[in-house]
Amino acid sequence: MSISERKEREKSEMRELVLQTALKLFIDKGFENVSIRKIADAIDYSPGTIYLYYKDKDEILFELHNRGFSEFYKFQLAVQNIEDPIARLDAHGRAYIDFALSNPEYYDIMFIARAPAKKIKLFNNWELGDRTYSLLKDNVKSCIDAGYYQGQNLEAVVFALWAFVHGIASLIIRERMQLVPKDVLQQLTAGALQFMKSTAK
Amino acid sequence: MSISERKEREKSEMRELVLQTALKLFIDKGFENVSIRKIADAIDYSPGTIYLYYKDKDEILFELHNRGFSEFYKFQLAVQNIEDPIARLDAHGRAYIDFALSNPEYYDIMFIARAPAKKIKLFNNWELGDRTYSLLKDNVKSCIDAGYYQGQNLEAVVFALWAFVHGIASLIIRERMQLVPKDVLQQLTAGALQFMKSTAK
DNA sequence: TGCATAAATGAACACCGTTCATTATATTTA
DNA sequence: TAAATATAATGAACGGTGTTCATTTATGCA
Repeated sequence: MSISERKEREKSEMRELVLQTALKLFIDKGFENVSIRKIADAIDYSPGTIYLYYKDKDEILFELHNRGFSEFYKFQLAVQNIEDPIARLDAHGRAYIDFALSNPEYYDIMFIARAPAKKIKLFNNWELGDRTYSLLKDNVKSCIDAGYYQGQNLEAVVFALWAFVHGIASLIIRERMQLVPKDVLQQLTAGALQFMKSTAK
Repeated sequence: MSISERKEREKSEMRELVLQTALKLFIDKGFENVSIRKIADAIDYSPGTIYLYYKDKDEILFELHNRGFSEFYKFQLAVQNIEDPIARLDAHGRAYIDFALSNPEYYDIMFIARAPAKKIKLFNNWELGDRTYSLLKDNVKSCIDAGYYQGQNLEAVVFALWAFVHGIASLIIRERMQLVPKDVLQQLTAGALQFMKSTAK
Protein backbone atom coordinates (compact mmCIF):
# COMPACT_ATOMS: atom_id res chain seq x y z
CA MET A 1 0.00 0.00 0.00
CA SER A 2 2.92 2.28 0.64
CA ILE A 3 3.62 2.98 -2.99
CA SER A 4 0.05 3.79 -3.99
CA GLU A 5 -0.15 5.97 -0.89
CA ARG A 6 2.94 7.83 -1.95
CA LYS A 7 1.50 8.23 -5.46
CA GLU A 8 -1.61 9.70 -4.02
CA ARG A 9 0.39 12.03 -1.85
CA GLU A 10 2.45 13.11 -4.83
CA LYS A 11 -0.69 13.71 -6.82
CA SER A 12 -2.19 15.97 -4.17
CA GLU A 13 1.16 17.69 -3.72
CA MET A 14 1.23 18.45 -7.41
CA ARG A 15 -2.33 19.75 -7.30
CA GLU A 16 -1.33 21.97 -4.42
CA LEU A 17 1.76 23.18 -6.25
CA VAL A 18 -0.30 24.15 -9.26
CA LEU A 19 -2.82 25.91 -7.06
CA GLN A 20 -0.25 27.86 -5.09
CA THR A 21 1.52 28.86 -8.28
CA ALA A 22 -1.77 30.03 -9.76
CA LEU A 23 -2.47 32.03 -6.61
CA LYS A 24 0.95 33.59 -6.67
CA LEU A 25 0.59 34.64 -10.32
CA PHE A 26 -2.91 35.80 -9.55
CA ILE A 27 -1.80 38.08 -6.74
CA ASP A 28 1.46 39.21 -8.32
CA LYS A 29 0.34 39.83 -11.87
CA GLY A 30 -3.44 40.06 -11.71
CA PHE A 31 -6.25 37.95 -13.02
CA GLU A 32 -5.69 38.33 -16.75
CA ASN A 33 -2.06 37.33 -16.41
CA VAL A 34 -2.77 33.88 -15.09
CA SER A 35 -2.56 31.32 -17.87
CA ILE A 36 -2.08 27.58 -17.92
CA ARG A 37 1.14 28.14 -19.82
CA LYS A 38 2.49 30.59 -17.25
CA ILE A 39 1.60 28.30 -14.37
CA ALA A 40 3.35 25.43 -16.14
CA ASP A 41 6.33 27.61 -16.91
CA ALA A 42 6.68 28.78 -13.32
CA ILE A 43 6.99 25.23 -12.01
CA ASP A 44 9.00 23.91 -14.97
CA TYR A 45 6.38 21.63 -16.42
CA SER A 46 4.87 21.55 -19.86
CA PRO A 47 1.35 22.95 -20.33
CA GLY A 48 -0.14 19.54 -20.97
CA THR A 49 0.92 18.27 -17.55
CA ILE A 50 -1.43 20.66 -15.78
CA TYR A 51 -4.31 18.79 -17.37
CA LEU A 52 -3.26 15.57 -15.65
CA TYR A 53 -4.14 17.24 -12.34
CA TYR A 54 -6.98 19.58 -13.24
CA LYS A 55 -9.75 19.04 -15.77
CA ASP A 56 -9.56 22.60 -17.03
CA LYS A 57 -8.67 26.14 -16.04
CA ASP A 58 -12.06 26.74 -14.46
CA GLU A 59 -11.40 23.91 -12.03
CA ILE A 60 -8.26 25.67 -10.83
CA LEU A 61 -10.16 28.94 -10.46
CA PHE A 62 -12.96 27.17 -8.63
CA GLU A 63 -10.47 25.61 -6.25
CA LEU A 64 -8.97 29.04 -5.59
CA HIS A 65 -12.50 30.29 -4.97
CA ASN A 66 -12.85 27.56 -2.35
CA ARG A 67 -9.59 28.53 -0.71
CA GLY A 68 -10.76 32.10 -0.64
CA PHE A 69 -13.90 31.09 1.21
CA SER A 70 -11.88 29.12 3.69
CA GLU A 71 -9.73 32.18 4.46
CA PHE A 72 -12.81 34.36 4.52
CA TYR A 73 -14.57 32.13 6.99
CA LYS A 74 -11.66 32.17 9.39
CA PHE A 75 -11.50 35.93 9.09
CA GLN A 76 -15.18 36.28 9.87
CA LEU A 77 -15.06 33.97 12.88
CA ALA A 78 -12.67 36.37 14.59
CA VAL A 79 -15.62 38.71 15.07
CA GLN A 80 -18.08 36.18 16.49
CA ASN A 81 -16.94 36.52 20.07
CA ILE A 82 -18.39 40.01 20.38
CA GLU A 83 -21.27 39.85 22.84
CA ASP A 84 -23.53 42.69 21.82
CA PRO A 85 -25.43 41.61 18.69
CA ILE A 86 -25.43 45.04 17.06
CA ALA A 87 -21.74 45.56 17.73
CA ARG A 88 -21.11 42.08 16.38
CA LEU A 89 -23.11 42.68 13.23
CA ASP A 90 -21.37 46.00 12.72
CA ALA A 91 -17.96 44.41 13.17
CA HIS A 92 -19.01 41.65 10.79
CA GLY A 93 -19.81 44.20 8.10
CA ARG A 94 -16.51 45.95 8.58
CA ALA A 95 -14.65 42.66 8.55
CA TYR A 96 -16.38 41.73 5.29
CA ILE A 97 -15.20 44.86 3.55
CA ASP A 98 -11.84 44.63 5.22
CA PHE A 99 -11.29 41.13 3.87
CA ALA A 100 -12.48 42.09 0.41
CA LEU A 101 -10.14 45.05 0.14
CA SER A 102 -7.18 43.25 1.68
CA ASN A 103 -7.65 40.22 -0.58
CA PRO A 104 -9.15 41.66 -3.76
CA GLU A 105 -8.09 38.70 -5.91
CA TYR A 106 -9.76 36.23 -3.59
CA TYR A 107 -12.85 38.39 -3.26
CA ASP A 108 -13.10 38.84 -6.98
CA ILE A 109 -12.99 35.16 -7.74
CA MET A 110 -15.41 34.41 -4.92
CA PHE A 111 -18.09 36.96 -5.70
CA ILE A 112 -17.45 38.74 -8.98
CA ALA A 113 -15.61 36.68 -11.61
CA ARG A 114 -17.65 34.64 -14.03
CA ALA A 115 -15.52 31.50 -14.04
CA PRO A 116 -16.55 29.87 -10.74
CA ALA A 117 -20.27 30.44 -11.39
CA LYS A 118 -20.30 27.65 -13.97
CA LYS A 119 -18.91 25.13 -11.50
CA ILE A 120 -21.31 26.26 -8.80
CA LYS A 121 -24.15 25.56 -11.19
CA LEU A 122 -22.64 22.22 -12.12
CA PHE A 123 -22.48 21.01 -8.53
CA ASN A 124 -25.89 22.52 -7.89
CA ASN A 125 -24.79 23.79 -4.52
CA TRP A 126 -22.69 26.54 -3.09
CA GLU A 127 -21.82 25.13 0.27
CA LEU A 128 -19.19 27.72 1.01
CA GLY A 129 -21.36 30.62 0.00
CA ASP A 130 -24.20 29.26 2.09
CA ARG A 131 -21.99 28.85 5.13
CA THR A 132 -20.97 32.48 4.92
CA TYR A 133 -24.57 33.51 4.44
CA SER A 134 -25.62 31.52 7.51
CA LEU A 135 -23.07 33.31 9.64
CA LEU A 136 -24.53 36.65 8.63
CA LYS A 137 -28.04 35.35 9.11
CA ASP A 138 -27.27 34.20 12.63
CA ASN A 139 -25.95 37.62 13.50
CA VAL A 140 -28.98 39.39 12.09
CA LYS A 141 -31.19 36.90 13.92
CA SER A 142 -29.47 37.77 17.20
CA CYS A 143 -30.23 41.43 16.56
CA ILE A 144 -33.86 40.70 15.86
CA ASP A 145 -34.09 38.56 19.00
CA ALA A 146 -32.61 41.47 20.94
CA GLY A 147 -35.37 43.73 19.69
CA TYR A 148 -33.70 45.38 16.71
CA TYR A 149 -35.01 45.43 13.12
CA GLN A 150 -38.53 45.35 14.50
CA GLY A 151 -41.16 44.34 12.00
CA GLN A 152 -38.56 43.43 9.41
CA ASN A 153 -38.31 40.17 7.53
CA LEU A 154 -35.16 38.30 8.49
CA GLU A 155 -34.25 37.08 5.02
CA ALA A 156 -34.85 40.49 3.49
CA VAL A 157 -32.57 42.20 5.98
CA VAL A 158 -29.84 39.61 5.52
CA PHE A 159 -29.95 39.95 1.74
CA ALA A 160 -29.99 43.74 2.00
CA LEU A 161 -26.96 43.82 4.27
CA TRP A 162 -25.05 41.39 2.13
CA ALA A 163 -25.87 43.34 -1.02
CA PHE A 164 -24.76 46.50 0.74
CA VAL A 165 -21.30 45.30 1.75
CA HIS A 166 -20.84 43.46 -1.52
CA GLY A 167 -21.80 46.60 -3.38
CA ILE A 168 -19.14 48.65 -1.64
CA ALA A 169 -16.48 45.97 -2.08
CA SER A 170 -17.20 45.31 -5.73
CA LEU A 171 -17.48 48.97 -6.74
CA ILE A 172 -14.04 49.54 -5.27
CA ILE A 173 -12.44 46.34 -6.56
CA ARG A 174 -13.75 46.86 -10.07
CA GLU A 175 -12.45 50.42 -9.95
CA ARG A 176 -15.68 52.40 -10.12
CA MET A 177 -14.46 54.53 -7.21
CA GLN A 178 -10.99 55.15 -8.58
CA LEU A 179 -11.55 58.88 -9.05
CA VAL A 180 -12.48 59.31 -5.39
CA PRO A 181 -9.33 59.98 -3.35
CA LYS A 182 -8.40 57.13 -1.09
CA ASP A 183 -8.96 58.96 2.18
CA VAL A 184 -12.30 60.36 1.05
CA LEU A 185 -13.38 56.88 0.01
CA GLN A 186 -12.41 55.52 3.39
CA GLN A 187 -14.55 58.13 5.09
CA LEU A 188 -17.39 57.48 2.71
CA THR A 189 -17.24 53.75 3.42
CA ALA A 190 -17.09 54.34 7.16
CA GLY A 191 -20.03 56.73 6.89
CA ALA A 192 -22.08 54.26 4.88
CA LEU A 193 -21.37 51.52 7.41
CA GLN A 194 -22.37 53.82 10.22
CA PHE A 195 -25.58 54.72 8.46
CA MET A 196 -26.31 51.06 7.94
CA LYS A 197 -25.68 50.37 11.60
CA SER A 198 -28.11 53.11 12.55
CA THR A 199 -30.88 51.44 10.57
CA ALA A 200 -30.97 48.48 12.95
CA LYS A 201 -33.49 50.41 14.95
CA MET B 1 -16.79 70.56 -48.76
CA SER B 2 -19.32 67.99 -49.87
CA ILE B 3 -16.85 65.17 -50.35
CA SER B 4 -15.06 65.57 -47.03
CA GLU B 5 -18.44 65.84 -45.39
CA ARG B 6 -19.50 62.59 -46.97
CA LYS B 7 -16.26 60.96 -45.87
CA GLU B 8 -16.86 62.08 -42.35
CA ARG B 9 -20.39 60.77 -42.49
CA GLU B 10 -19.18 57.44 -43.83
CA LYS B 11 -16.58 57.25 -41.09
CA SER B 12 -19.13 57.78 -38.34
CA GLU B 13 -21.51 55.37 -40.03
CA MET B 14 -18.82 52.73 -40.01
CA ARG B 15 -18.05 53.42 -36.35
CA GLU B 16 -21.73 53.04 -35.60
CA LEU B 17 -21.95 49.83 -37.60
CA VAL B 18 -19.06 48.34 -35.68
CA LEU B 19 -20.62 49.41 -32.39
CA GLN B 20 -24.06 48.04 -33.17
CA THR B 21 -22.54 44.79 -34.34
CA ALA B 22 -20.52 44.53 -31.16
CA LEU B 23 -23.66 45.20 -29.11
CA LYS B 24 -25.59 42.58 -31.02
CA LEU B 25 -22.90 39.95 -30.49
CA PHE B 26 -22.65 41.05 -26.88
CA ILE B 27 -26.35 40.55 -26.22
CA ASP B 28 -26.79 37.45 -28.39
CA LYS B 29 -23.68 35.51 -27.45
CA GLY B 30 -22.41 37.08 -24.23
CA PHE B 31 -19.35 39.03 -23.28
CA GLU B 32 -16.68 36.41 -23.91
CA ASN B 33 -17.97 35.77 -27.41
CA VAL B 34 -17.36 39.28 -28.65
CA SER B 35 -14.10 39.45 -30.54
CA ILE B 36 -12.69 41.85 -33.09
CA ARG B 37 -12.59 38.99 -35.55
CA LYS B 38 -16.26 38.11 -35.03
CA ILE B 39 -17.34 41.73 -35.32
CA ALA B 40 -15.38 42.02 -38.58
CA ASP B 41 -16.81 38.75 -39.82
CA ALA B 42 -20.38 39.78 -39.09
CA ILE B 43 -20.09 42.90 -41.24
CA ASP B 44 -17.91 41.30 -43.94
CA TYR B 45 -14.74 43.23 -43.27
CA SER B 46 -11.29 42.00 -42.42
CA PRO B 47 -10.13 42.26 -38.80
CA GLY B 48 -7.58 44.96 -39.60
CA THR B 49 -10.29 47.32 -40.85
CA ILE B 50 -11.82 47.64 -37.38
CA TYR B 51 -8.62 49.32 -36.28
CA LEU B 52 -9.11 52.09 -38.81
CA TYR B 53 -12.15 53.16 -36.81
CA TYR B 54 -11.29 52.21 -33.23
CA LYS B 55 -7.92 52.35 -31.54
CA ASP B 56 -8.43 49.04 -29.79
CA LYS B 57 -11.07 46.72 -28.37
CA ASP B 58 -11.27 48.64 -25.12
CA GLU B 59 -12.35 51.74 -27.03
CA ILE B 60 -15.30 49.81 -28.46
CA LEU B 61 -16.22 48.53 -25.02
CA PHE B 62 -15.88 52.00 -23.55
CA GLU B 63 -18.18 53.39 -26.22
CA LEU B 64 -20.72 50.68 -25.42
CA HIS B 65 -20.35 51.63 -21.75
CA ASN B 66 -21.25 55.19 -22.78
CA ARG B 67 -24.28 54.04 -24.72
CA GLY B 68 -25.37 52.05 -21.71
CA PHE B 69 -25.22 55.14 -19.53
CA SER B 70 -27.24 57.08 -22.04
CA GLU B 71 -29.98 54.43 -21.98
CA PHE B 72 -29.73 54.20 -18.22
CA TYR B 73 -30.14 57.93 -17.77
CA LYS B 74 -33.27 58.03 -19.90
CA PHE B 75 -34.64 55.12 -17.91
CA GLN B 76 -33.99 56.85 -14.62
CA LEU B 77 -35.55 60.12 -15.72
CA ALA B 78 -38.90 58.38 -16.14
CA VAL B 79 -39.10 58.25 -12.36
CA GLN B 80 -38.26 61.87 -11.62
CA ASN B 81 -41.79 63.17 -11.98
CA ILE B 82 -42.94 61.46 -8.79
CA GLU B 83 -43.76 64.16 -6.27
CA ASP B 84 -43.22 62.51 -2.92
CA PRO B 85 -39.46 62.31 -2.30
CA ILE B 86 -39.54 58.96 -0.53
CA ALA B 87 -41.75 57.42 -3.20
CA ARG B 88 -39.43 58.88 -5.83
CA LEU B 89 -36.31 57.51 -4.17
CA ASP B 90 -37.98 54.13 -3.76
CA ALA B 91 -39.02 54.08 -7.43
CA HIS B 92 -35.50 55.16 -8.36
CA GLY B 93 -34.04 52.18 -6.55
CA ARG B 94 -36.46 49.81 -8.21
CA ALA B 95 -35.79 51.37 -11.60
CA TYR B 96 -32.05 50.93 -11.04
CA ILE B 97 -32.38 47.21 -10.42
CA ASP B 98 -34.99 46.90 -13.15
CA PHE B 99 -32.62 48.41 -15.70
CA ALA B 100 -29.72 46.27 -14.54
CA LEU B 101 -31.66 43.03 -14.81
CA SER B 102 -33.33 43.93 -18.10
CA ASN B 103 -30.02 45.01 -19.66
CA PRO B 104 -27.44 42.84 -17.94
CA GLU B 105 -24.85 43.29 -20.72
CA TYR B 106 -25.05 47.06 -20.49
CA TYR B 107 -25.02 47.00 -16.70
CA ASP B 108 -22.06 44.67 -16.63
CA ILE B 109 -19.94 46.81 -18.87
CA MET B 110 -20.98 49.97 -17.02
CA PHE B 111 -20.38 48.84 -13.46
CA ILE B 112 -18.69 45.45 -13.32
CA ALA B 113 -16.38 44.67 -16.25
CA ARG B 114 -12.73 45.61 -16.00
CA ALA B 115 -12.26 46.96 -19.51
CA PRO B 116 -13.89 50.41 -19.23
CA ALA B 117 -12.13 51.20 -15.96
CA LYS B 118 -8.85 51.75 -17.79
CA LYS B 119 -10.37 54.34 -20.11
CA ILE B 120 -12.11 56.07 -17.21
CA LYS B 121 -8.75 56.40 -15.52
CA LEU B 122 -7.19 57.63 -18.75
CA PHE B 123 -9.68 60.46 -19.20
CA ASN B 124 -9.50 61.13 -15.48
CA ASN B 125 -13.22 61.67 -15.32
CA TRP B 126 -16.37 59.64 -15.32
CA GLU B 127 -18.88 62.18 -16.50
CA LEU B 128 -21.59 59.63 -17.12
CA GLY B 129 -21.12 57.90 -13.80
CA ASP B 130 -21.15 61.25 -12.02
CA ARG B 131 -24.35 62.33 -13.75
CA THR B 132 -26.09 59.18 -12.54
CA TYR B 133 -24.72 59.69 -9.06
CA SER B 134 -26.00 63.28 -9.01
CA LEU B 135 -29.49 62.15 -9.86
CA LEU B 136 -29.49 59.82 -6.88
CA LYS B 137 -27.96 62.48 -4.69
CA ASP B 138 -30.68 64.96 -5.60
CA ASN B 139 -33.33 62.46 -4.67
CA VAL B 140 -31.73 61.68 -1.33
CA LYS B 141 -31.32 65.40 -0.74
CA SER B 142 -35.05 65.90 -1.30
CA CYS B 143 -35.74 63.25 1.30
CA ILE B 144 -33.45 64.90 3.81
CA ASP B 145 -35.06 68.28 3.10
CA ALA B 146 -38.42 66.68 3.74
CA GLY B 147 -37.27 65.51 7.15
CA TYR B 148 -36.15 61.98 6.41
CA TYR B 149 -32.73 60.48 7.13
CA GLN B 150 -32.44 62.77 10.12
CA GLY B 151 -28.96 63.19 11.45
CA GLN B 152 -27.46 61.28 8.53
CA ASN B 153 -24.66 62.45 6.30
CA LEU B 154 -25.90 63.01 2.74
CA GLU B 155 -22.89 61.55 0.95
CA ALA B 156 -22.82 58.51 3.22
CA VAL B 157 -26.47 57.73 2.57
CA VAL B 158 -26.07 58.18 -1.19
CA PHE B 159 -23.09 55.86 -1.30
CA ALA B 160 -24.85 53.32 0.91
CA LEU B 161 -27.95 53.28 -1.29
CA TRP B 162 -25.93 53.01 -4.46
CA ALA B 163 -23.84 50.19 -3.01
CA PHE B 164 -27.04 48.46 -1.95
CA VAL B 165 -28.72 48.43 -5.36
CA HIS B 166 -25.45 47.71 -7.11
CA GLY B 167 -24.86 44.84 -4.75
CA ILE B 168 -28.18 43.25 -5.60
CA ALA B 169 -27.75 43.79 -9.33
CA SER B 170 -24.19 42.51 -9.49
CA LEU B 171 -24.79 39.46 -7.30
CA ILE B 172 -27.58 38.42 -9.65
CA ILE B 173 -25.81 39.30 -12.90
CA ARG B 174 -22.64 37.52 -11.89
CA GLU B 175 -24.74 34.49 -10.93
CA ARG B 176 -24.19 34.34 -7.19
CA MET B 177 -27.92 33.97 -6.69
CA GLN B 178 -28.42 31.30 -9.33
CA LEU B 179 -29.39 28.61 -6.81
CA VAL B 180 -32.20 30.74 -5.42
CA PRO B 181 -35.37 30.10 -7.42
CA LYS B 182 -36.40 33.03 -9.56
CA ASP B 183 -39.62 33.79 -7.73
CA VAL B 184 -37.98 33.56 -4.32
CA LEU B 185 -35.25 35.89 -5.50
CA GLN B 186 -37.83 38.36 -6.70
CA GLN B 187 -39.47 38.36 -3.31
CA LEU B 188 -36.12 38.68 -1.60
CA THR B 189 -35.22 41.67 -3.74
CA ALA B 190 -38.58 43.29 -3.16
CA GLY B 191 -38.21 42.67 0.57
CA ALA B 192 -34.74 44.15 0.66
CA LEU B 193 -35.93 47.23 -1.21
CA GLN B 194 -38.81 47.59 1.22
CA PHE B 195 -36.49 47.29 4.17
CA MET B 196 -34.25 49.93 2.63
CA LYS B 197 -37.20 52.21 2.11
CA SER B 198 -38.19 51.80 5.75
CA THR B 199 -34.78 53.04 6.90
CA ALA B 200 -35.44 56.51 5.54
CA LYS B 201 -36.86 57.44 8.85
C1' DT C 1 17.03 -7.21 -16.86
C1' DG C 2 12.69 -6.96 -19.49
C1' DC C 3 8.07 -5.65 -19.50
C1' DA C 4 3.87 -3.18 -18.28
C1' DT C 5 2.13 0.85 -16.38
C1' DA C 6 2.08 5.58 -15.34
C1' DA C 7 3.69 10.36 -16.11
C1' DA C 8 5.25 14.01 -18.86
C1' DT C 9 5.94 16.02 -23.13
C1' DG C 10 5.34 19.34 -26.87
C1' DA C 11 3.50 19.86 -31.34
C1' DA C 12 -0.96 20.82 -33.22
C1' DC C 13 -5.63 23.01 -33.38
C1' DA C 14 -8.54 26.73 -33.19
C1' DC C 15 -8.99 30.77 -31.21
C1' DC C 16 -7.58 35.78 -29.53
C1' DG C 17 -5.86 41.25 -30.17
C1' DT C 18 -2.96 43.83 -32.86
C1' DT C 19 0.36 45.47 -36.57
C1' DC C 20 1.82 46.52 -41.12
C1' DA C 21 3.47 45.88 -45.88
C1' DT C 22 0.78 45.24 -49.78
C1' DT C 23 -3.24 45.76 -52.76
C1' DA C 24 -7.43 48.01 -54.30
C1' DT C 25 -10.33 51.89 -54.64
C1' DA C 26 -11.36 56.73 -54.94
C1' DT C 27 -10.07 61.46 -55.70
C1' DT C 28 -7.35 65.08 -57.68
C1' DT C 29 -4.40 66.92 -60.99
C1' DA C 30 -2.44 67.47 -65.75
C1' DT D 1 -9.52 61.11 -70.27
C1' DA D 2 -5.02 59.45 -68.25
C1' DA D 3 -1.76 59.57 -64.85
C1' DA D 4 -0.58 60.59 -60.15
C1' DT D 5 -1.83 60.88 -55.62
C1' DA D 6 -4.32 59.93 -51.48
C1' DT D 7 -7.40 57.06 -48.92
C1' DA D 8 -9.31 52.52 -47.56
C1' DA D 9 -9.15 47.71 -46.99
C1' DT D 10 -6.74 43.61 -46.84
C1' DG D 11 -4.82 39.41 -44.83
C1' DA D 12 -0.64 37.32 -43.45
C1' DA D 13 2.21 37.41 -39.44
C1' DC D 14 3.36 37.80 -34.36
C1' DG D 15 2.85 36.42 -29.94
C1' DG D 16 -0.47 35.11 -26.99
C1' DT D 17 -4.60 31.89 -25.14
C1' DG D 18 -7.02 26.92 -23.60
C1' DT D 19 -6.98 22.28 -24.76
C1' DT D 20 -5.95 17.61 -26.92
C1' DC D 21 -3.28 13.62 -27.93
C1' DA D 22 0.22 10.66 -30.15
C1' DT D 23 4.72 9.99 -28.68
C1' DT D 24 8.43 9.72 -25.45
C1' DT D 25 10.33 9.16 -20.81
C1' DA D 26 10.30 7.42 -16.24
C1' DT D 27 8.81 4.28 -12.79
C1' DG D 28 7.25 -0.35 -10.52
C1' DC D 29 7.07 -5.15 -10.75
C1' DA D 30 8.24 -10.01 -12.36
